[in-house]
Amino acid sequence: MSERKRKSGLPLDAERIATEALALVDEKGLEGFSFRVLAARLGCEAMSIYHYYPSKQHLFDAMVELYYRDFRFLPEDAPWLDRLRTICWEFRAAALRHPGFFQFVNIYRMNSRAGLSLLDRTLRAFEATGLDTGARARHFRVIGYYISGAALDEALGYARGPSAAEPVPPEEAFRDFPAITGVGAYFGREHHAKTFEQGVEV
Amino acid sequence: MSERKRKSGLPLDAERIATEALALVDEKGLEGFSFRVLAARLGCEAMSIYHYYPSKQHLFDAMVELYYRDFRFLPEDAPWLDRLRTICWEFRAAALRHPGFFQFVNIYRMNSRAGLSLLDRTLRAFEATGLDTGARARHFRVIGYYISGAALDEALGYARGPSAAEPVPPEEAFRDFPAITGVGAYFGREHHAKTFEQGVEV
DNA sequence: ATCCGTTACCTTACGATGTAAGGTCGAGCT
DNA sequence: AGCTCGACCTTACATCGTAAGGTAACGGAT
Repeated sequence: MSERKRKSGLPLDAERIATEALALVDEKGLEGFSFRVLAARLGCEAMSIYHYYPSKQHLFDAMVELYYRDFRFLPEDAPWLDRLRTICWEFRAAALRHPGFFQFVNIYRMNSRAGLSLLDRTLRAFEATGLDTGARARHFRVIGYYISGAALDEALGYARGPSAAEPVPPEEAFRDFPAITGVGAYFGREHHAKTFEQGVEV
Repeated sequence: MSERKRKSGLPLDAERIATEALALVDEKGLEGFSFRVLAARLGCEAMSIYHYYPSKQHLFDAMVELYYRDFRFLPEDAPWLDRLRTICWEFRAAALRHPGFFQFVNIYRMNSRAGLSLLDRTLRAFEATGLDTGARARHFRVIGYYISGAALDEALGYARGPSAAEPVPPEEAFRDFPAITGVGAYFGREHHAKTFEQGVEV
């Protein structure tokens, strides 16, 4: 209640700001994000955001929390293999939901509450394997690396990362690097590759 | 020949600029990089760089080329497994040589000459496995994802990526996420994990 | 009914960034 | 001697995150 002297639109609140920020990154990419264009989209001034988040870092923290919030997991009593598989697919799904932001999340160190909670849940699934601690840690990292690399590639397939300013022209590539053009038809196949990797960690 | 009106130091040239730029990123990270501080290090003004590179993108392209340039490979007649192993280790070594820049390279689409050449070489090693094209493509991606994820983690273990503005305090983490603290002693072990993954792709 | 502190938002301003536009100085040819 | 041109510099601008501080409207106390 109360329309102070807002310029337009809905009143602000922390959740709406973070949601809209995430949407902005999804649409325009990380480069396209700024407090001023976010403010424009919110119908306020850039500095108003500082009332809810003391810095860009804090806002990004909230976005990370949002990002992880809609992960869906199997109950703790499900078989560990299914739990792990679900986590992998959720990881991938989230990356594809927010391809631009994944670029950030993937670099972001997981010491936020939501991140730690995901790690903890994953490690608990590993505990159910009966492996010893060292082996669990190694397997955990191996599949973590794999899904992070895979998701990064897939996410950037949509929201393209930086490319060479002057890419090699296709006919030159064809001539000089014949082995590459041979495997040109390898899209969507990484689904297989993924399930497949799952078999590995037994 | 010729000391025009340079402010100080050696004369400029494209290679020196790119080398120094890479060194700067290694020392200060991607965030710490800018044309002005690079110029200071080179003993010139920021705009002088534009005489050699028309934009930051172009400079970064040259840095990528430098980055890939000192990969060392086994001869083409070595056993394919050894060749692949070498490529993986070189990939990792380069990431650790330039942890800050790897953050960029890993996102960068490989359509530069040096990048394509690495891809081509890797795929040729895969051709020697005798697998069919589809399987080669899948295995190629699987190990690509793995080494990219692993290298990213290891590189960022040194040059820390962005972290939460307000990290969860350790004692709270210990209380809420017990499974995490259990695997706390899992450093340097990824060497094992890597060689190990190598066994997988057979 | 009036004052008053607090909340929610805005204005202005600063130093940093990438880079467009154009200036200047010296080496080398004619 | 004069001209051209390469190599480097100066100035300027829009955009970025954000520090500092203003202002208007509300709820509660008097």
